[in-house]
Amino acid sequence: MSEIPKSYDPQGVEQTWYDRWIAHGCFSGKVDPSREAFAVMIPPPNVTGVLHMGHLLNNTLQDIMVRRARQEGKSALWLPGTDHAGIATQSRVEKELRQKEGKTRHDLGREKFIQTASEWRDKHGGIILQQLRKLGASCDWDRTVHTLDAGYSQAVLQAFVTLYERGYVYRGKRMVNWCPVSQTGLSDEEVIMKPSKGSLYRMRYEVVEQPGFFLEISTTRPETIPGDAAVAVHPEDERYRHLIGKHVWRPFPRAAIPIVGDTAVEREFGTGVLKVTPAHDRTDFDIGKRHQLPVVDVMNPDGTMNQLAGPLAGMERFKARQAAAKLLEELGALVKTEPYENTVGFSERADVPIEPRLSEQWFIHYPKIEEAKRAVTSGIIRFHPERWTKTYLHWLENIQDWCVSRQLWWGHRIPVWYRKGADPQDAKNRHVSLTPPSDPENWEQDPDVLDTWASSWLWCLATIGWRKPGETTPELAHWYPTAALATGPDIIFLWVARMIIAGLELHGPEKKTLTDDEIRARIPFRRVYFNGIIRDKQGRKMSKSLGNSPEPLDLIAKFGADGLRFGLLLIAPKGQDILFDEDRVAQGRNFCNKLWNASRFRQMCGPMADNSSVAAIAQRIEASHLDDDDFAILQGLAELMDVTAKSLEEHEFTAYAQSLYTFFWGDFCDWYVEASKTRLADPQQRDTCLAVQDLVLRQFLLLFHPVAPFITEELWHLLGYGPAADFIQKHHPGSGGDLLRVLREHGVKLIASKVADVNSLREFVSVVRAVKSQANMATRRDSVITLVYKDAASQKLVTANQEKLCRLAGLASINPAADLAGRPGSLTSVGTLALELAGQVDVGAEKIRLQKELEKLAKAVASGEAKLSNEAFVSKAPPTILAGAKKQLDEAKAQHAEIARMLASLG
RNA sequence: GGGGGUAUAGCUCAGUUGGUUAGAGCGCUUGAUUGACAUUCAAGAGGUCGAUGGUUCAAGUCCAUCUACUCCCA
Repeated sequence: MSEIPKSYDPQGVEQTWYDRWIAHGCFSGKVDPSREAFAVMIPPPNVTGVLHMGHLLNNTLQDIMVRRARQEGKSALWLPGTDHAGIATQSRVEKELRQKEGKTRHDLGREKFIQTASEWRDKHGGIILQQLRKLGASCDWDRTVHTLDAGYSQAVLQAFVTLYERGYVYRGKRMVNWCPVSQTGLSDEEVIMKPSKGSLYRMRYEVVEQPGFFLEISTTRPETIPGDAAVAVHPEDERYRHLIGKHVWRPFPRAAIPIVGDTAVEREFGTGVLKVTPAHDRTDFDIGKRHQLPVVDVMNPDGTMNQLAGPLAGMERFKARQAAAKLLEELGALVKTEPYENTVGFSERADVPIEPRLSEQWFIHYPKIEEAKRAVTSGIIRFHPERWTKTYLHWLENIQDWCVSRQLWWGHRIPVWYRKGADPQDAKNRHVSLTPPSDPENWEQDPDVLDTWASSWLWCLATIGWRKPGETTPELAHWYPTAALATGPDIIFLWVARMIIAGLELHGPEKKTLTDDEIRARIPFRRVYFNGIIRDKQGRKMSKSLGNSPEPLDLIAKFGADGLRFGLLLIAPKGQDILFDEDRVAQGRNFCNKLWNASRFRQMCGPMADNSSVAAIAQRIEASHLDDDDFAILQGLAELMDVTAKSLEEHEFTAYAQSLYTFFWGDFCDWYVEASKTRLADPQQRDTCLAVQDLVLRQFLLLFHPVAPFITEELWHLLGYGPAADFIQKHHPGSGGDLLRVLREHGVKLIASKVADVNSLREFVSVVRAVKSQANMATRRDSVITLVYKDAASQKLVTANQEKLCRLAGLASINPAADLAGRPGSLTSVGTLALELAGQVDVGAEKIRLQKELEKLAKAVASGEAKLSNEAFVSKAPPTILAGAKKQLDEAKAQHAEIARMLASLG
């Protein structure tokens, strides 16, 4: 084992170990039925994407779970991959095509375009997977999957065909969310509702049957007037009901359209009269169906107005809106225009308002809704934090059929062929299969592709070999259902819920309903951890346009991967959004440095001895040389082992990070190591003390390893815990009980009460330091205090630890006395103390301080007495609480008396 | 309109089934540097736990109402 360098160089350490881990296949998942399976599937990032802040936290969490599982000896797999991101990728490739060659995809043709896109993906895609390596992600890279891989694609198409055969897939002419930029339909989940400023136009239409009588109508979209098929009023609206059945003149193109009565009309909105445009609004479409109104589509797929729009033909939709308003004005039909804000749906990808548009699309009617609910409500799948189950259930209760066809070329082409020249609505004229019809010349394949989510909803299945229901592979049999999924709550509907549904329906033979046991076998994962969204310091979402997102790789370079990972974990409140601040993440780097230096200190303190196992270290402990601090730190270590195990099991990652931090920095470095400096000078005690340090460091490295893999692996070897050919990931930290048992076997029996004793000593040192600081003597190493012991036990405790107490508090000596001889003193749990050299003490200020303390104690005494004289409390409170209250009162009383005495003696 | 979430120190947050005198990190003030670490150490100031009411021997914690901010869905 070599000497530990003065400063920790994360970059060198990280690269070295990552390469070595890969070279030794440390991350390879192996199917081994003799061990418990533990699989995590990465939420596949968009193949065009790069690492952003959200990925850091999300992947750190997955890495923690997987690395811990490896330590626990499980057959662990973390499978990486990417999705093909239909719209995003196609848009990017088209943009490049336009810029470089001035061509559109139609110029290239479908086949050539897909080839170009594939080449682009192979060249520019998947950068993010390279970047994840810098974070230390322990993925099994040999198993990387992309949603357009041949095998995966086969699974996607098979899922579609199976669902079609089972009656869950249908084709229909429906209102869909149309994106005029991408020129494709979108699912409801891909539409973002945003408030937008516009105008509300109030128009007047003359009633055909009553010339000179006008109806006033409000609309935000006058450009759709040419598509109006009627106006509607509420059938019970006294103002208008008599007009139902009559007609109004539509201003342009001028035509008489009927006035219909429909309960969908909101009487309170505007004038209470609604223009009905069945082709361009969902509600209007429904009204139109109820009243058999014609559907007049006045728009082209690209958002320009078509010939049916009359005077607006050829205009872009927003220009047409202005033009329509102007036209109304010229016709004298415009009453007024007022500013108006309403919510408008925007395309998630293209960020333009979507158009409700009637078109032929494929839909999936979700199967297994009840089972999907039951999987979560019955706890077969557990959500962390649990409250997301409400959001999940709410969505399932209001679920709508899923529009899965996309008018794109980049993706899985829908495996449906239509007989040429025949009615496609008739199932007889369709061929739905993974293979084309035998007489292809008579058929035409559907030009559309599937929604990307209709491929990634099979992620947990198809990544490990699922190709059709009922068939399995060794991987699928071993790792499915996967152990856990870590993702953001923003894709709970898009992805999480759909994966659950896919698993329930497709993993196994067709079944109408499922039992709990069947659900248990079919779900894609047992736990879902929803991590918070990382925002900037001001709570804004990180975005390119705001430029408020730091570059993750720069952060890794700055803080080290371990420091960044731990820092993020420390500041991530469970399930809440995270306000990112570099200064706060620095805590993680500082902690790694602390660990590094504590290890370095250990190495400088004395020669390394046999550190090869807990037993080997315990062997080095001479029980008779153990002191109070040894007992306390080992007790604390045992507790830490249990607490962290529980936190990880419960997915309480922040609690896990916090307990590591507090124990190591506060209990071990600030107290134990400082206190041990005295003992290390004593050759008699040194070996035992170093053995305890070695034990704490060893166990701590194991516990810390999942979150900080690099530095722990490095120190593991530098401190000689394992041979060079070995890796820390093979070692289980074990439970606190395991540790205590090994210690007992080597003659070390811990005494629980020592923890309280050491806490008393720590408080004592704190008080002395405070007193000295107040007397401006903080730096003096030769102060002398007088101490009036509280009792014999306190005297014994202080005497036993005298040397180190003096060192830690900067004292030359502690003089026991029967009283303080009129000097102002301070209370501690071991007695009352006063600094000698009272001449330097400001008696006036001390009296004020003591007076304050006296008041506080008087309050405590009063409230304690009130509590204990309360009959109800005494009779109802549990004995431990009662005893505690009594003890507390006694202490308060004693302290009160002590301070009163001091004050009296001060005069 | 429907459903969540949050409100605790100047800031960001802990506080698991109610139970002693509510904690941490950062920031701030003061002091410390020849031997692990200034990415450090020590001390200090700073909180009527959003408001009101209720349950209870006991409420930051449970219940109700309200207020403010925020997210999702329509």
